[in-house]
Amino acid sequence: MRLTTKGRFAVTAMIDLALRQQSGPVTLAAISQRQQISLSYLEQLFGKLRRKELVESTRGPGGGYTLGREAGEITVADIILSVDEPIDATHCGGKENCHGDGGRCMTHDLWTSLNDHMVAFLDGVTLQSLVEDQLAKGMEVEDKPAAKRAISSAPVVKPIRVTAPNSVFALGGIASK
Amino acid sequence: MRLTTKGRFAVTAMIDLALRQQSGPVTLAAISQRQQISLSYLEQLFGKLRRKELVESTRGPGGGYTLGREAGEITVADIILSVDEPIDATHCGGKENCHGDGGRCMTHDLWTSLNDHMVAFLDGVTLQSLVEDQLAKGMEVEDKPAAKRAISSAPVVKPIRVTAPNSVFALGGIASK
DNA sequence: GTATACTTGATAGAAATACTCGGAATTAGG
DNA sequence: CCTAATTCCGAGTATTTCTATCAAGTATAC
Repeated sequence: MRLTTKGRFAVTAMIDLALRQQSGPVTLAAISQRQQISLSYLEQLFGKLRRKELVESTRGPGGGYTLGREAGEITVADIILSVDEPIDATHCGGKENCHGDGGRCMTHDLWTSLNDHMVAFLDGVTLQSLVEDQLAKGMEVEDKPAAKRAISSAPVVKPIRVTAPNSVFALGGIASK
Repeated sequence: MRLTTKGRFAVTAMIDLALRQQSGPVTLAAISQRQQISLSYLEQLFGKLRRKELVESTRGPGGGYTLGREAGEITVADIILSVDEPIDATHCGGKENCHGDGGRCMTHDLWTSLNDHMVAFLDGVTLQSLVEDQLAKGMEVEDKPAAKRAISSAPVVKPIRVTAPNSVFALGGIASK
């Protein structure tokens, strides 16, 4: 198992989603704004998450993403393994002449052990528990009004530095009109 | 703490060094051959290891590297942290308004916890223990002839060029698919 | 049906990292 | 002094991560 920022972004986004999906599908644009992750990158990550059935998508207006199963049934390990494809920490392809001559691939056991250790740890952490942590910490999720477009009507209090806003479409909807 | 191939190469090389330093300094060229890690890359890694005083160097013919302290006093965490620059796993600079508004940087605690967990694990593994594992496994370290140049006598056959040398990603791709 | 809000995919570019190269500086042996 | 073995350094190239943009596809509402 690799441990990079990619997996971290995915987990962050999934927590955001879990926190807010009660009031219906959550759009990537919203997650992007809240978590400061580029929309493009989220799209890429959620493509993988969807293929692994960790999330479901609904298209069209009012659409967005929802969790593919109960938050208590999704672990951090699930998420990281979904987006961080390449595996095999052993560097020897997994088999051949691994302890053959003169110590090639000596670290096999070490990495296998470390890997197991990490997976075990991350597999014990579910989205549910993370969400509860967040709520316990006093974070409040503002109720998203079920009305169609709360976003465009919301006054943009601060023209948050937008060197790189969202996709053309989202932008057009929000800003131009 | 990040977990990449870089750290793994460094650990592998350090084990090799620990196994053979009794008969004097070990050259990077030798490690390169045995562990299939490019010499250039080893040079770079050992530069960092030296700056962190995990190894000592002797220049000139007959030179090479030796451990900077007892193998029992060097942990895997030491090595990885030396080559894989620190890097703040929290993505929020480490402090400010981390739980300020609307859930920014929610995963802080998760990553901190994971980090601690991994460091604790890797800090419990010393080079010494890894070396013993290797020897217990029946690996034999051929006595390096104290004579000056056993290496240069090796034929000039260029090692086969793989498309993505030393990349675990290439290997991972093969293995995982 | 037309417009709108949203996902999906694909591709190309910028930034960060992983890895390599070419040459110094340093030391030992003749 | 000269040559060769070796570390050391500063760039360069390649890969991977992350963004930006464009072009559809799909569902909802009017």
